[in-house]
Amino acid sequence: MVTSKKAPTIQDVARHAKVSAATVSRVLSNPERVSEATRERVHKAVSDTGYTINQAARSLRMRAAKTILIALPDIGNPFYSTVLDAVVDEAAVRGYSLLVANRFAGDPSRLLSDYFLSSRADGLILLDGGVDTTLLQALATGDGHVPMVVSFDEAPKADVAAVLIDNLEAAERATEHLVALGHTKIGHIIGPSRNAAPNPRFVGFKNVMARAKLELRPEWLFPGTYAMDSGLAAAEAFLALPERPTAVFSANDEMAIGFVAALRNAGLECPRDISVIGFDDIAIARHFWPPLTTMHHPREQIGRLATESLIDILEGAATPGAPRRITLRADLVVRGSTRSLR
Amino acid sequence: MVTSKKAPTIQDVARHAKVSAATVSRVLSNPERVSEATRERVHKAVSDTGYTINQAARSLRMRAAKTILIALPDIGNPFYSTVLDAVVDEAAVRGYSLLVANRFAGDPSRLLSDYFLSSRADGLILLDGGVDTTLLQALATGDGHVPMVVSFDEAPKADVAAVLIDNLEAAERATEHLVALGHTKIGHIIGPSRNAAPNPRFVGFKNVMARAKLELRPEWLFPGTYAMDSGLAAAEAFLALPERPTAVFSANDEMAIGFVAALRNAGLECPRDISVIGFDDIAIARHFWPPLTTMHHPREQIGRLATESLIDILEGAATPGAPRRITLRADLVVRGSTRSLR
DNA sequence: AGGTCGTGTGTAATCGATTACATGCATCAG
DNA sequence: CTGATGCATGTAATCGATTACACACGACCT
Repeated sequence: MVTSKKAPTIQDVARHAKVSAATVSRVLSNPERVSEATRERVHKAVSDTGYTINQAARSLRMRAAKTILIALPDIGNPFYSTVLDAVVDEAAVRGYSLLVANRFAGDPSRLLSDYFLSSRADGLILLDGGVDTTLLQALATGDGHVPMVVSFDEAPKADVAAVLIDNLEAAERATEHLVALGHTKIGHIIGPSRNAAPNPRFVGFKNVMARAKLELRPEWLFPGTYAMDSGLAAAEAFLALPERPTAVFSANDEMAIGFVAALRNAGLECPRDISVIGFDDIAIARHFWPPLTTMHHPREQIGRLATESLIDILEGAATPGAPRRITLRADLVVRGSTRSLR
Repeated sequence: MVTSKKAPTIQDVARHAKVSAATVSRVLSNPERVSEATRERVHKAVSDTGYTINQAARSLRMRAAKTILIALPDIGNPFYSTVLDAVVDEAAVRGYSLLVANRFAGDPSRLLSDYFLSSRADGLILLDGGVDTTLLQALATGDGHVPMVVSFDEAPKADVAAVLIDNLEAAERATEHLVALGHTKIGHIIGPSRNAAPNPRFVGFKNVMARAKLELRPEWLFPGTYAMDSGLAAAEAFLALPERPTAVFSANDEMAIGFVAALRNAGLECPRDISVIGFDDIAIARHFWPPLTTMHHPREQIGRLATESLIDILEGAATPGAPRRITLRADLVVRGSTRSLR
């Protein structure tokens, strides 16, 4: 075992200031209940001893760890790590520590026992859309009653606080951008669907195609997983086509990038031969060649608002009743991968 | 406040199994000290009640939180988030939770008081090379005695356990690759230097240039910060050159990518007009156009080994005496951004 | 003078798990 | 039959912070 000099306790401070531990505690949490003179003596004792509160003891007594847990499907994915960045920041500002759980793959009950029943964390930010809706519901309102805020693509039906973008509507605007450029032959790389619901970005795409009375050919629809590889696969299918679309809306940037890169290998230039719009505006999108036109996903803001909402819930500052749902706007960012046909 | 049904305690289990709390505790941590029959009854009681240990209470009593802290300069950076990914994984396997601190910018004393004196975390994985060496030394061996493992580019002089690659040696091999391809006019995009020491990748570059008796022109050395933007800046300086190198070694991939992208905008093609080798092998490197030749930084392995080492130290399994230092090899990955001059 | 009230502080119980020590009981040697 | 030995289990102290309650003391009123 590693030895370390024992950290000073509240008792040490009390002795130093010649008061009781209770008074020290009060100075630290209810200063107004202590006389000016004592307060000063205690503060001096605190800095003299270098006292830092023992969180384990505090958690035990208060039944609150001042810690939140973020559960994500894949930290290594820049998309999630940007959200995480904002969450860490905001949590620190509010005095909370942040625990991270990764790839717990649809086993929310392990989260419950590992983190909440064992009172390691007070609340949960859930970024994994792969969690079954009924499990989610149970986690949020069942026995454990885990306070939580979710954020992922498929709007959950569950009765839970959420911070989201309107994927369907944003996908409509992405598609409209292509239509506005004069494209009539438009394909789509479809994102995966969760919980048996159709991918909302796909739905948005179909809506606009229908409204614009454009033909929606089945062979122009490429199934994908959001991974870059499905972009490559889509490119292969695309190249084999007898008649090709002039534009493609990819359900995310990774697939768009894979798609464009694979086409370039085959001699097709973007945007000369094909316009491509992505979705999410990941960091590389701007530095890719050509710079990718895409829908900006406000990840940073999502992380920040999710954290704020969760802590508001934890501290009772949230309005009771229906859980709050915040919907953010994803803005179109026109760069170099789409061009007008006119 | 949020109300939630109280989690069962060890007392509840004890009552259920008709034994004392001490026995339940023993079944859970020293099963061999309890008779077969009682052990079974307790196990049944545990699953009947759905008991989960209260970590706050355990931490208080044991003076150990079963939690490690990882401090990084920038979670959003894919480089770090890949390490983080491995760390989360490995920590979970060993039964540890993971706290994350981001951008604490050279204020290690705040880490000490916020996480260690307050006994929120038992050990530290430090990925931020920006920490002053003497502060680091103090943190590792001073009053608080924070058990830790570091990993960052500049080999710390501090007497601390570390998991690293040999940056200098790897930079030599990167440069040798360009030399072997027949390049004689070679430039370098220099990484930032920390703690007044020259960047080791720069040193490696200079070593090989000297050994190969190649001219090292000052105007072919471009200062950078590791951010993509410095690649753009380097490209501008490059384009203004009266005589240009035929190959460039960039101290990391981000700058290499920015460099290549900016050159392409100016009509220069890589590798036709210039060969570029990066360093780190970040995820995009393989999907960039052209696919980037680079040195593979074994981030995943670093995260895994750093976590293992730390937990070994925490659990007393580490060999006492000098802190262990593990040096990994960074392999050359030849892709499409470098070509032979012959 | 006696009582009421308010302010400031201390005492002690509490949160839940661990563990040194005590105890009870069975076994076995002499 | 007695006492030593060892195993299984219980009792109670402990970790450090919080807080209900008690108490002491002074101010003020009638």
